[in-house]
Amino acid sequence: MSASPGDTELYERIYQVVMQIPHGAVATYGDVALIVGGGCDGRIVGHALSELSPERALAVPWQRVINREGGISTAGLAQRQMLEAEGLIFSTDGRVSLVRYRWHGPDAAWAEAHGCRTLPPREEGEQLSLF
DNA sequence: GAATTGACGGGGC
DNA sequence: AGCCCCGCCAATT
Repeated sequence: MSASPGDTELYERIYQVVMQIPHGAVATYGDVALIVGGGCDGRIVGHALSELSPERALAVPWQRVINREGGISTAGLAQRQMLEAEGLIFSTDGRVSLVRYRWHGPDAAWAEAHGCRTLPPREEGEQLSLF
Protein backbone atom coordinates (compact mmCIF):
# COMPACT_ATOMS: atom_id res chain seq x y z
CA MET A 1 0.00 0.00 0.00
CA SER A 2 2.70 2.36 -0.77
CA ALA A 3 0.25 4.19 -2.98
CA SER A 4 -1.55 5.31 0.17
CA PRO A 5 -5.04 4.72 -1.19
CA GLY A 6 -6.72 5.44 2.13
CA ASP A 7 -5.07 8.83 2.29
CA THR A 8 -6.75 9.88 -0.91
CA GLU A 9 -9.82 10.68 1.11
CA LEU A 10 -7.79 13.03 3.23
CA TYR A 11 -6.63 14.83 0.10
CA GLU A 12 -10.18 15.06 -1.14
CA ARG A 13 -11.16 16.58 2.17
CA ILE A 14 -8.45 19.18 1.79
CA TYR A 15 -9.64 19.99 -1.71
CA GLN A 16 -13.17 20.37 -0.45
CA VAL A 17 -12.07 22.89 2.17
CA VAL A 18 -9.98 24.88 -0.29
CA MET A 19 -12.92 25.05 -2.65
CA GLN A 20 -14.87 26.81 0.08
CA ILE A 21 -12.52 29.79 0.05
CA PRO A 22 -14.52 32.64 -1.47
CA HIS A 23 -13.30 34.78 -4.31
CA GLY A 24 -10.95 37.51 -3.20
CA ALA A 25 -10.08 35.82 0.10
CA VAL A 26 -7.09 33.77 1.17
CA ALA A 27 -6.31 31.13 3.77
CA THR A 28 -3.05 29.90 5.23
CA TYR A 29 -1.93 26.29 5.00
CA GLY A 30 -2.30 26.01 8.74
CA ASP A 31 -5.85 27.31 8.62
CA VAL A 32 -6.85 24.75 6.04
CA ALA A 33 -5.17 22.05 8.11
CA LEU A 34 -7.07 23.12 11.21
CA ILE A 35 -10.36 23.09 9.34
CA VAL A 36 -9.67 19.64 7.95
CA GLY A 37 -8.58 18.45 11.36
CA GLY A 38 -7.62 14.88 12.05
CA GLY A 39 -3.99 15.72 12.73
CA CYS A 40 -3.60 17.37 9.36
CA ASP A 41 -1.03 20.13 9.15
CA GLY A 42 0.13 22.73 6.71
CA ARG A 43 2.65 20.47 5.05
CA ILE A 44 -0.02 17.95 4.15
CA VAL A 45 -2.02 20.73 2.57
CA GLY A 46 1.01 21.73 0.55
CA HIS A 47 1.54 18.17 -0.63
CA ALA A 48 -2.10 17.77 -1.50
CA LEU A 49 -2.11 20.94 -3.58
CA SER A 50 1.19 20.05 -5.22
CA GLU A 51 -0.21 16.68 -6.22
CA LEU A 52 -3.25 18.44 -7.61
CA SER A 53 -3.93 17.51 -11.20
CA PRO A 54 -4.14 20.29 -13.79
CA GLU A 55 -7.78 19.53 -14.41
CA ARG A 56 -8.50 19.48 -10.71
CA ALA A 57 -6.63 22.74 -10.30
CA LEU A 58 -9.34 24.39 -12.35
CA ALA A 59 -11.93 23.49 -9.73
CA VAL A 60 -9.72 23.97 -6.66
CA PRO A 61 -8.60 27.57 -6.03
CA TRP A 62 -5.18 26.51 -4.79
CA GLN A 63 -3.86 30.02 -5.42
CA ARG A 64 -5.88 31.27 -2.44
CA VAL A 65 -3.79 29.19 -0.06
CA ILE A 66 -0.71 31.05 1.16
CA ASN A 67 1.73 30.74 4.03
CA ARG A 68 1.49 32.32 7.45
CA GLU A 69 3.52 35.30 6.33
CA GLY A 70 0.87 36.16 3.80
CA GLY A 71 3.32 35.45 1.01
CA ILE A 72 3.49 33.05 -1.88
CA SER A 73 5.25 29.75 -1.24
CA THR A 74 5.05 28.56 -4.82
CA ALA A 75 7.63 29.19 -7.49
CA GLY A 76 6.94 31.70 -10.21
CA LEU A 77 4.55 34.60 -10.27
CA ALA A 78 1.53 32.63 -11.45
CA GLN A 79 -0.15 32.51 -8.06
CA ARG A 80 0.46 36.18 -7.37
CA GLN A 81 -1.03 37.18 -10.70
CA MET A 82 -4.07 35.04 -10.03
CA LEU A 83 -4.62 36.70 -6.66
CA GLU A 84 -4.09 40.14 -8.10
CA ALA A 85 -6.72 39.29 -10.69
CA GLU A 86 -9.08 38.68 -7.76
CA GLY A 87 -8.44 42.16 -6.44
CA LEU A 88 -5.83 41.45 -3.77
CA ILE A 89 -3.18 44.07 -3.18
CA PHE A 90 0.41 42.92 -2.76
CA SER A 91 2.90 44.95 -0.78
CA THR A 92 6.40 45.67 -2.02
CA ASP A 93 7.54 42.59 -0.12
CA GLY A 94 5.23 40.45 -2.19
CA ARG A 95 2.84 39.83 0.67
CA VAL A 96 -0.82 40.52 1.28
CA SER A 97 -2.53 41.75 4.43
CA LEU A 98 -3.76 38.64 6.20
CA VAL A 99 -5.90 40.64 8.61
CA ARG A 100 -7.71 41.97 5.59
CA TYR A 101 -8.01 39.03 3.22
CA ARG A 102 -7.85 36.10 5.61
CA TRP A 103 -10.77 33.74 5.25
CA HIS A 104 -12.81 33.47 8.44
CA GLY A 105 -13.42 29.79 7.76
CA PRO A 106 -16.21 27.68 6.30
CA ASP A 107 -19.83 27.89 7.28
CA ALA A 108 -20.58 26.12 10.56
CA ALA A 109 -23.21 23.95 8.89
CA TRP A 110 -20.86 23.05 6.08
CA ALA A 111 -18.06 22.20 8.47
CA GLU A 112 -20.26 19.91 10.51
CA ALA A 113 -21.68 18.33 7.38
CA HIS A 114 -18.20 17.51 6.15
CA GLY A 115 -16.83 16.47 9.51
CA CYS A 116 -14.58 19.49 9.65
CA ARG A 117 -14.12 22.19 12.27
CA THR A 118 -14.45 25.92 12.01
CA LEU A 119 -11.57 28.31 12.48
CA PRO A 120 -10.86 29.41 16.05
CA PRO A 121 -11.73 33.00 16.92
CA ARG A 122 -8.94 35.35 16.06
CA GLU A 123 -8.17 38.80 17.41
CA GLU A 124 -8.77 41.45 14.80
CA GLY A 125 -6.78 44.61 14.54
CA GLU A 126 -3.68 43.11 16.05
CA GLN A 127 -1.32 44.15 13.34
CA LEU A 128 -3.81 46.11 11.36
CA SER A 129 -1.50 48.67 9.86
CA LEU A 130 -3.50 50.22 7.09
CA PHE A 131 -0.67 51.29 4.88
C1' DG B 1 12.46 0.73 8.40
C1' DA B 2 15.42 4.95 9.38
C1' DA B 3 16.61 9.39 7.60
C1' DT B 4 15.49 13.33 4.77
C1' DT B 5 12.64 16.62 2.58
C1' DG B 6 8.63 19.51 1.87
C1' DA B 7 3.80 24.91 -1.60
C1' DC B 8 4.14 24.85 7.15
C1' DG B 9 3.17 26.73 12.00
C1' DG B 10 4.09 28.42 16.45
C1' DG B 11 6.75 29.78 20.31
C1' DG B 12 10.82 31.89 22.18
C1' DC B 13 14.78 35.10 22.12
C1' DA C 1 11.89 43.26 12.38
C1' DG C 2 14.95 39.36 12.59
C1' DC C 3 16.67 34.35 13.89
C1' DC C 4 16.47 29.66 15.98
C1' DC C 5 14.35 25.40 17.57
C1' DC C 6 10.65 22.07 17.74
C1' DG C 7 6.55 19.63 16.20
C1' DC C 8 3.63 17.85 12.83
C1' DC C 9 2.21 14.41 9.01
C1' DA C 10 3.04 12.46 4.37
C1' DA C 11 6.01 11.09 0.53
C1' DT C 12 10.47 9.93 -1.07
C1' DT C 13 15.04 7.98 -0.90
